[in-house]
Amino acid sequence: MSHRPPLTLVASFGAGRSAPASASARIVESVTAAIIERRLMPGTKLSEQKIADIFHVSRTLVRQALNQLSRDRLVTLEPARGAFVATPSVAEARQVFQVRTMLEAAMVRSLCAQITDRQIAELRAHLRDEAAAVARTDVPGRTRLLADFHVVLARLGGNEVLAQLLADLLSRSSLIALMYQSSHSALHSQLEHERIVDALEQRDGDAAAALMERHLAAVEQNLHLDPHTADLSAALLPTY
Amino acid sequence: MSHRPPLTLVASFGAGRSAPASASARIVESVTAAIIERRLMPGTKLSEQKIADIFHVSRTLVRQALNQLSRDRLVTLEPARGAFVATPSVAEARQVFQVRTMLEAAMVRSLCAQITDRQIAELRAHLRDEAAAVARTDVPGRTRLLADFHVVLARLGGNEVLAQLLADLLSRSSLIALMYQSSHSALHSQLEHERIVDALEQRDGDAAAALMERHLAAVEQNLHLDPHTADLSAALLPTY
DNA sequence: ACTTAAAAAATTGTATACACTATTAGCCGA
DNA sequence: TCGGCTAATAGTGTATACAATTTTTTAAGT
Repeated sequence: MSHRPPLTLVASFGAGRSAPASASARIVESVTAAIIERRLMPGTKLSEQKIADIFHVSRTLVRQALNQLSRDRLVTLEPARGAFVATPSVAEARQVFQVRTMLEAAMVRSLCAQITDRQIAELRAHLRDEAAAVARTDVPGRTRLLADFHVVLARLGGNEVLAQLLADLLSRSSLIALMYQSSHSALHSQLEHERIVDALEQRDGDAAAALMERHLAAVEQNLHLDPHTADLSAALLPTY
Repeated sequence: MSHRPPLTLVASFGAGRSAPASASARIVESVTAAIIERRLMPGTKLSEQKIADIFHVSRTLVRQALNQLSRDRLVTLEPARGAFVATPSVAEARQVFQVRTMLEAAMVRSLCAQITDRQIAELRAHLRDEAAAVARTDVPGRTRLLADFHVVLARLGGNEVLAQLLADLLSRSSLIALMYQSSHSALHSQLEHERIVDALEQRDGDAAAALMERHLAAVEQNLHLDPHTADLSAALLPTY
């Protein structure tokens, strides 16, 4: 019953930044973690002074952090009103998944041409961790690992620019999944990851790309993005 | 002999941001313009106080702007040393073009399925502007228009996330092209753009994607990214 | 009791002040 | 004259102060 797996998550998502613990970087990481672990719900106001007090720094550093987070699209800055946890729209959700599909399909295709047996082994190890987390119903752990899979994949190609881009898109995806309560089972996702690695192992680029496209489509389909106009009560009542 | 086309350039690159003229946004735009128009060479130090004096604001706002620019990868922030115009490495240059190829090829392919005649006409109009700028040897104008072509394409799909991502990659590409002195003729680029629009008009997704891939490969090939180890004098002398 | 208006409180936006680090200039010794 | 050390200078990093705006509270009027 470990009650503290949070920092690992953020470390993996933010691994693009080499800065170990700059003052404002710590705030960015903590807020990111809190959002993705859904301890901060979308729409929540992020008061500068409150955050400053918590971290024992001045508002200056908090503002820097909030600016970074707003560029990551995890918070929105409303002029003279403050910072709020982002509430990505349905349109934005679809667009993020569309871009991810473009990037990740092309990525696994090109990865097939250069991946080494050593790297396949790394992926297999990651898949084992995923499966274990799913088996023991470790919800935060499996959430993190399932998302990390895509970042690990991006890193393998050796393209830092791509990896950074994808890491950003994945943190946005996490917020989206949280907001539109994915019904896609973790087990299903995990199995699809296995298939993708199978294709990579066989160096079948087309298959890997197709599997990745189907995987992302499945995840997106299982988000509750379609307006349930039939269900009036749910549509009219505020969601929180 | 118009000596003032600069702001247009930046407006097109930064069109993702809706903010009209927030204090620090103006600084971001001006510095971006200066970098892309190569009035600020790579490696140049950007002193906070000097910029603050120029814009008649305090360092606070300048720091905000520099932070944004560093996330755009147009400037690098060295701790306790200051901000410098970025000097993208050869590896980074290749990676940026690799990601652009992935995104833009997939983009034109999906665009084929949904593009309207009205949008084709818009593209043709843009191509006319390009051709005119090339014909009259308007160097800054053609540079801007040739880069804008890709952003315009991204906008047509209606995917704001994609458009924003690509706009960022294009400003980085501009800095890269500037640093590694592209020898790709503007005329050649312009003709390749025409071919891509031809393919779009015929709704031939595969052809459009292939043409885009070849176009980007050609641009990248004509950057001086290969180390001329034979040419010692050029290798040892500073490039500026 | 509900709406409207005004005043108070709290919060954001910007500037300034101060501490700390890096750079540069000057000086001494070899 | 050159190399290295120390002092002065300049510049960045953070905190605080103040102005401007928004939100909340309070009060009055219908």
